[in-house]
Amino acid sequence: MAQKFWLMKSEPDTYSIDHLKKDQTTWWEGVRNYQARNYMVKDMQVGDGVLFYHSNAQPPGVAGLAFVSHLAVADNSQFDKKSSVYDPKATKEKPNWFCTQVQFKAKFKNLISLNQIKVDERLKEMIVIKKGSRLSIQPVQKSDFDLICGLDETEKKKKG
DNA sequence: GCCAACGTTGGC
DNA sequence: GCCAACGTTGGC
Repeated sequence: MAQKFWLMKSEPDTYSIDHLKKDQTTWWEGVRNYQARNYMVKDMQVGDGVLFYHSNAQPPGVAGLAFVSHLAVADNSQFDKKSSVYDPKATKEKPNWFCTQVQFKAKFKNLISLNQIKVDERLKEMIVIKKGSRLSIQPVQKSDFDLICGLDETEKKKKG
C-alpha cells in the first residue's frame, strides 16, 4: 500500500516534539474523536509520514517529523478510571478507542507556523488552515508534506 | 480569558 | 430524526 501522510496535533505543554525526541516512540493515546480514530484504525500504515503539530502553542505550527511505527491497538487510557479520557462504556472485550504508535524522525530547526502555512498560496488546501477545523488527526497531501519539509531545509540554508 | 466552530448527548 | 443544550478545541 502506498505511503500516506498525516498531520497530528499535540499540545506541547502536554506532549511536545521534544518529549517524542526523548521517548523516540509513543502510543498516540487520548484521541476521543471518531473521525480521527477512524483514520488511525482504517487508513494508517506503518511507515506513513507524520507532521507533528503543536496546538494551543505560541505560535502554533508544525514542530517536526515523525512516522507511524505500529498499527492501531486498543488505547489503554480508555480503561483507566483516573484518566481524564476514561470511557465508562468501553470494555477490554469491546474497546471503543484505538491508537497507533508514532516514532520520532526530526525536530525542525524552525517551527513552521500556522501563519506561515496560511499565507503560502501553495498550501491553501491543507485542512489545518480551514476555518473551524478541530480535527486532531488529518490526512495531508504528499506535495504539502514535501513542501513543508522543504521549508525547514530552506531555513537551515538561510542560517548558513 | 474570550469565543467561534464543532461534535455529542438526550429529550421529544 | 430533529435540534437545543452542553462540552471541547484551539486560535487569538
